[in-house]
Amino acid sequence: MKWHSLDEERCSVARTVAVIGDRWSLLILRDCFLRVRRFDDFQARLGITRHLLSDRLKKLVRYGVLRRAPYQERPRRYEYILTQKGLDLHPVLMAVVHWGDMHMGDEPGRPALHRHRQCGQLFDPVTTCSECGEPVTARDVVVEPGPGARPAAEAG
Amino acid sequence: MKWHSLDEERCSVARTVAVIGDRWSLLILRDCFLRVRRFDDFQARLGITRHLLSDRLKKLVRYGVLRRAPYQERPRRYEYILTQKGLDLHPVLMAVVHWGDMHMGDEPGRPALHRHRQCGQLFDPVTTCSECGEPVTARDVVVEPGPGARPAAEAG
DNA sequence: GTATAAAGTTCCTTTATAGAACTATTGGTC
DNA sequence: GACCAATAGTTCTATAAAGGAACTTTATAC
Repeated sequence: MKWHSLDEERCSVARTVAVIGDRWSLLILRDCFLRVRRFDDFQARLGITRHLLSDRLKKLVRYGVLRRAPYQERPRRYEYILTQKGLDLHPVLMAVVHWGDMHMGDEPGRPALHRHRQCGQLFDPVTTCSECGEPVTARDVVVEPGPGARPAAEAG
Repeated sequence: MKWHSLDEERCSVARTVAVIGDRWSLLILRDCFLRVRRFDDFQARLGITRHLLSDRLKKLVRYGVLRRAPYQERPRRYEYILTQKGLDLHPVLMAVVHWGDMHMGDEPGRPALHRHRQCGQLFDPVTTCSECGEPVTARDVVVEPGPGARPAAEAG
């Protein structure tokens, strides 16, 4: 399996990895959720090379996760803003942050906390079942082939 | 920021990216959740080179996500099994699959479906607030610096 | 002794990333 | 009008990582 054909795999993990499965894309998206929008701000915060940042932003725009919007004329300059498709990656980021908090933490404690606007509390994300509302863990789930599955036991 | 020092960043996204932020690790973990355990099975299903598979499995074992357990003597052979730390990545995988289903899908439909053992229904993962139980989206969350944050506005 | 199986390792080529310098466009300063 | 700053990139070269194929090791079956 080559990198460039990952988004054609019959697996939703592979298709998502095509978008976010590299060293930088998730970190760029983290900053997007923190309202960073401009090239030099991304570059300074992340320490990514300008070349790669340019490349990754183009990729994220191509996949419709970010959009490139002009924020001034003369000289015309652009900033990068999350689309709805990008905003929908929020559960992925929340799950990633929570796992990092639980399993990759160190002495000083969590780097960031999340407050729920509606209830006002600091919270952790809990993955629940859309049908019954109960929390879901790995052992609670049975994976079945869907309509887009490959013929045999290669499902993903 | 260099790749090898990513797990020392004061950011839970960066620390998690150090573990799963490459082309292959998430795909290997997907197969782990589908109960694939052996070297040649991973290799055949993923099409990853044996060299890289060996490397990634070592990395995942080193980070405590998988453990290497002997399944036979003479010749002594090992399989790779999710630890609790690895099982705790399930919400990340579920969020990744769901995003792929929603935004990277194609004609034939979803490659895989998930059934909740407890309620028996096919379901989608919903990220909810641990405090009030309500669903959480990007716009509902305020990020605040935690005890392990850097001095200024560099939080993540 | 020949073949098969599983789990890697080794070697070489191709591709991606790191790091630094350079370009383009405009506004402001001396 | 020459020079500097700000912003958003592009270009160049060296190094690191990934891809691809063959080889090694340990043991059983024929």
